[in-house]
Amino acid sequence: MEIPKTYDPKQAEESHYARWEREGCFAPEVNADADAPAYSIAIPPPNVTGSLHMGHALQHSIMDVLTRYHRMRGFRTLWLPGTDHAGISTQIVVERQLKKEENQTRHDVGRDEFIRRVWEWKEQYGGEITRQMRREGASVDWSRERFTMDEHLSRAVREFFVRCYEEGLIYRGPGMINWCPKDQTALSDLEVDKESQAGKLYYLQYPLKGSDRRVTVATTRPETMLGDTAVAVNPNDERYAELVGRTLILPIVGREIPVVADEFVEREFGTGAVKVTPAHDPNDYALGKRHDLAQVQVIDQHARMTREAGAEFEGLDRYEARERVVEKFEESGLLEKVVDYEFAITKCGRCRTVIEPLISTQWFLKQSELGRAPLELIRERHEPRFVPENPYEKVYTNWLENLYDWTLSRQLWWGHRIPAWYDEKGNVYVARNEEDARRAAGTDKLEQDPDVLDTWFSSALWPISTLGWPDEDSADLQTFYPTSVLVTARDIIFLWVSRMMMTGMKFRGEKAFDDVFITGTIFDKHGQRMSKMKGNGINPLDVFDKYGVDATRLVLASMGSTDTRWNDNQVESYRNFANKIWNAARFCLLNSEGAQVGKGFEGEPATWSLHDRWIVSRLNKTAREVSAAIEGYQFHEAVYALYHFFWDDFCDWYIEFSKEEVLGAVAGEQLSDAATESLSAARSRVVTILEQSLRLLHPFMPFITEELWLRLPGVGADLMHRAYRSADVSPTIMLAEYPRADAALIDEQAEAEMQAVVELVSRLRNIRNELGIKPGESINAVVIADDESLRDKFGASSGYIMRLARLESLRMTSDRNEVPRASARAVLAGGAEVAVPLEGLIDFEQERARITREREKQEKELQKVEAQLSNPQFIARAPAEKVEELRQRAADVGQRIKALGEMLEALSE
RNA sequence: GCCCGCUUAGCUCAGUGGUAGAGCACACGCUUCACACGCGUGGGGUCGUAGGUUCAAGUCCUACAGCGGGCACCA
Repeated sequence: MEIPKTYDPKQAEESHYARWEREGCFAPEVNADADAPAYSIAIPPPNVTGSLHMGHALQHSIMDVLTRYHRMRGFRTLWLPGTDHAGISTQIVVERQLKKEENQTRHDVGRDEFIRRVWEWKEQYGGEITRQMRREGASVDWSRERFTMDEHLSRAVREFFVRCYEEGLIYRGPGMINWCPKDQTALSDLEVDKESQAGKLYYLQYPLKGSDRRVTVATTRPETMLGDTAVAVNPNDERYAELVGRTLILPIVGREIPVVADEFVEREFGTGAVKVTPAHDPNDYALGKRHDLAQVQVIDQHARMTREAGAEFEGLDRYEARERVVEKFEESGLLEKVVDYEFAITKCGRCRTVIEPLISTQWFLKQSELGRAPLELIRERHEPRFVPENPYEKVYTNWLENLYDWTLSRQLWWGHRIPAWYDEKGNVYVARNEEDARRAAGTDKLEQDPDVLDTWFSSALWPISTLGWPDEDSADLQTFYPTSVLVTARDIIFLWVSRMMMTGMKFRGEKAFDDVFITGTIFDKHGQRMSKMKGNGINPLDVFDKYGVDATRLVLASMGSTDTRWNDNQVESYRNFANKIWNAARFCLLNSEGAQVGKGFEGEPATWSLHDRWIVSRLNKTAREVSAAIEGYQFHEAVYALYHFFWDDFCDWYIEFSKEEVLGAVAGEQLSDAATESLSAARSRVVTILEQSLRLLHPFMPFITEELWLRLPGVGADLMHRAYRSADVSPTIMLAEYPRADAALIDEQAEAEMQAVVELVSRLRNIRNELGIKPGESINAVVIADDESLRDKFGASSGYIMRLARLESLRMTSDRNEVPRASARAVLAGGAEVAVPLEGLIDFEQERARITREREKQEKELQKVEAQLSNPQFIARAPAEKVEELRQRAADVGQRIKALGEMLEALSE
């Protein structure tokens, strides 16, 4: 068999995914066990315009580990993929293309044609990310792929809207909203970002009517003064007490405006008097409502001044108007001062344009009502369970405690159109379809609301709508809801996570997911957030090309919920790990004649040799650790356990020990039947451990494990989990059973004995290195142990020890005097010593120094331990088991010191 | 202003009250018949600072510092 020396990830990555998908391995239907428990994950649907970034790769790696693990465990497993129509982003992408290719705007082609073009674009270019997910190895069920604008999901959206409208949770009316002057649409509070910005605070004086007195107000936005309809002060502020109820003359405009008292105003800030612009500031809007103030709109949807701002300003951009207003104040001597001031500015989350708060008639959802059930659930039962719990449970809870109305409508064309129709008189009919609306209105002359819904409105339904809701009897809904876990980034806990909980509780009476796993954030190597604008993003596809998908997945999975700076070294080390796996398998396969997976471990474990009992014990412990770690979302622990089991235990020791038995006959030599049988058995054992290891690794490294597994002797359908055995699919590791730990095979004694052997070999290697003995030179070693059973144990493994430490001979004795003076020595656990006679090679002084150093180290340790043991408080209060443990250690260290002292004596003679 | 997180080896990060860890990097030695993407050996840490609780603190508590994040306010 030809097996290259270096693993080529590309080859494996291109070999298996298409078959898995074609044969239906990802679909839950592959599971024939009627009693199988369900495990389901709804993917956070990436934007249809999007392409894969590190954040996706991170989330997908974790979801795929969970999915593949549970599938191998026999769960009826569904990971449901799909994409989001991403209203504004997609609309802009297509508008840009229209402009570039035909020099037209969406208004030139008209709404229907534009929507047709968007669909066309989606068919042609959309979903690039779904191809990239196949590259990642994501085991999603493509047969259930959904898009938020699918007919079925759109029906769910209308159902959601109509029901909430009927219950009074959704209403239409004027309100203060965030308006993006560039995108020309309303936005919810979650779609805007606050940024701090260096600006100026302008102190403006407003004359008191019928007096020389002036009231000074401070503002960062002087242009809005044209729309002022009051000045407010704190009711307890003596400075202004006598002014409350009196009238001011608004400069430039000449309007008479009242001075009102309101608790909202803080005495300490600015001058303690606030100009009130109800039409252009959310706080002023609320204040204006309380005091029944007029709303004067002086800025329009394009952020230009309106006619109401006055002829002098009409048509000016808001920033031009600002300069003009300030000039006018200066001219009239009403500008008191201007100071530098840093303040927060609200920007459109998408295009970064400064938001203009406007009063506008929009559709709103009373979130506080919908949020009640999720709030109770998290408070009383801590559901869903957040991982990590801290800080996310609290963040989520605080959010639900402070819900406000959600601005639903968007002045866009691409999206779910609001299911509301108006008759000629302007009466509104909200209905599931136009026919129902007509029936309700009693006329055909209806016009549908031109606006569409916030993209997150359909996202809020994702877990239920993708499973079939509003068809309550949908089989998928029955089987897979609630979903098992949601894996996502922290920045959409409010925007999305909380809202899915709201709809799930409302329409299904159940949480949308049992657990919520929040991933960490990946930064660049300088600790900066990766972003398109900064251009510091690392493309996961490039990393796949360079190091392979499996290696990248290991890095991502082990990051889990930790914020991490990206570091290629880490991927490189896992690339090396993949190569290690490849070569371990290569060794097994080159020596696999006569071997069979699953054989070789016949009979009672007590009859097996030490290293067999040991590796089986280690394997079972690892299986136990890895399963517990995955189920507890501690992915780094799982990866760590797998890495060290495979590399340290299996490769460094088990394979090395097995070589003697596995390499077999020299060419041409005729083996006896018994020898052939034991050779095959030994080879089977190595291959069996390898096969189990590959299964354990598969959820993390799907490609290399499948590639190697299929090459192992004796793999086939009978190794698949019983739930999949009857399925019409080719044998595949992804449907094999995930190894379960068998407590009966965990053998602490074997592990301790093996550890002693490992220590002996390590001490001998250390001596070789420290004394500069050439690798080719053989040495002799003597183990001195009073304990006979210890001598027997080393004796039983002496062949292995000799080979790994490159010894000419290994002798056991209880008599120290048998060892020549000119020996290098080391202490071992259990009161044993090892000596290497090296006549002529020993520099006595150097050797004494080496041992003295070691003794000093041990003495320091003994001091520490004895200090603790001589503390009566410790003896009295520490658990007896701890005290005993420490006594043991003191004894062991004491013994080592004694032995080291004797060695020094021997060297001094 | 309120809340939260982080601070451990040169770097990136694990660490569950009881002997401080990994990978990479570093030093030395190796074409040992799976693997130089490898093998062997070694050096490197008063766990941010100061207190406290405890027989015992990297781990729990308090304060402080630095870095990062969220929420509110910002006229």
